[in-house]
Amino acid sequence: MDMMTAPAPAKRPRGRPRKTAEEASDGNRRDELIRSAARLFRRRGFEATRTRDIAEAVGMRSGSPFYHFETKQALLFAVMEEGMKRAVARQQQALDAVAGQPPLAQLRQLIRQHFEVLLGPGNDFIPVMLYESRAITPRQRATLARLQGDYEALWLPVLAALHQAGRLHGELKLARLLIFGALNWSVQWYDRRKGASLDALADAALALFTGSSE
Amino acid sequence: MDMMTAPAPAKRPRGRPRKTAEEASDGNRRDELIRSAARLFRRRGFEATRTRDIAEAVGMRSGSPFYHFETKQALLFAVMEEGMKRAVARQQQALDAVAGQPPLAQLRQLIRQHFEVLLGPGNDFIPVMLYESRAITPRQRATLARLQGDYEALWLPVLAALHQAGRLHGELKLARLLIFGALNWSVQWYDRRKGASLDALADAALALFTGSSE
DNA sequence: CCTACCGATCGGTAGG
DNA sequence: CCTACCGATCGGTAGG
Repeated sequence: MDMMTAPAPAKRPRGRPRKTAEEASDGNRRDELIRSAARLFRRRGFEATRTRDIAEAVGMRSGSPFYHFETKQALLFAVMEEGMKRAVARQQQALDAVAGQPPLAQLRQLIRQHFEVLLGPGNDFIPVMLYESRAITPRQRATLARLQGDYEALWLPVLAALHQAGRLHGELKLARLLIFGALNWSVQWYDRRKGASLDALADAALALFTGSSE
Repeated sequence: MDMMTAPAPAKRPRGRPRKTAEEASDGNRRDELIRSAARLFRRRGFEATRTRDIAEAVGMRSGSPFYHFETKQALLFAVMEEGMKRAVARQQQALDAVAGQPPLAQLRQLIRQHFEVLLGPGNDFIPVMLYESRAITPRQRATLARLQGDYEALWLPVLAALHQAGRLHGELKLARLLIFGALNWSVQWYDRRKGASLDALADAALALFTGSSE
């Protein structure tokens, strides 16, 4: 497929083209915007972040991000959707790697990978999704809810197995919500520079929830 | 004390008096502002809330909140400080009521009261503190940290006792952080209208953390 | 993707 | 606490 001779986009609304996620021919600039936006949204919050700052962070002029995204909010949503898709894929892979192992080991893997997505270097996408969902539309929220459902589905069999085996106590649905809370809140207090390792975190969480010390 | 003949405030900086927390002679308007601000800050976030909306919610004109608070940020901080002071006082009382009872019962009480402060009707102060602390100054944050230390101090002996008794697993400091996370995150998902009762929540949390089913 | 720009909003203020 | 107001900012746009 020769991309140089590809026909121009069918319609150029008001003479200003705008890339969609699909036609990511030179999507590197778009990706740079998403990455920079994620970092700033996480650090300062969505409302307090100026699109000018995002532009400057990637060496663009103030109006140029709107060549790639219709609105600031669309950029926020792109961060969230992109982050969630990656998180599901990564978690799926991590879980595949421990298939066949006992539920306790699988839960440990899920927790470890979850901390990675939340606290690992450069992983700003999911924290933004967790803490800025107020700023997106109900329609966008619904799209994310579907991805979040996929993510949760990876945990459910493992949690159910542990619950049935008596290693996880309390009503299962509430236990799940409380567990995610315990993990997600780490975004608020974890300090990569001086805190415990993500492995130590995972150990502590597993111990707390299941009484296990392995 | 005759408040009608009280002397005028010593200095009126630039002819515009402003009440401090101390001289709350007619602090009811001030309190109304704090309450309304708390509700709006919680619902929309600090940055997305207009001071005009807060004013309107208490029947004031757009500029009038600045008679009571120097800045929008000062109003935010007042919400947080007020909320934290109340939370400490309430939790202290709740704990006194179960003094002498076993640690498990005390933890259940602490958790139950914590959910009340987070999710009870009209309790918007602490959620705002938890989710908007990015917007205050380091100095203000330090003041809050002291109050949060007081709050935490109520939990520490109880958690330590359970940990030593083998009812709480994992490194104690991390366990504490994870527990607070599990509880605090409920602000994100709990729905007063259709969710479980706060008692059911407390039961589930206690069971999850300690394996207890009472 | 840049230049040049604008309308609207919003925190905050002077003076009473 | 109101009236009347303002400076600055900021998301977004037309046209190339």
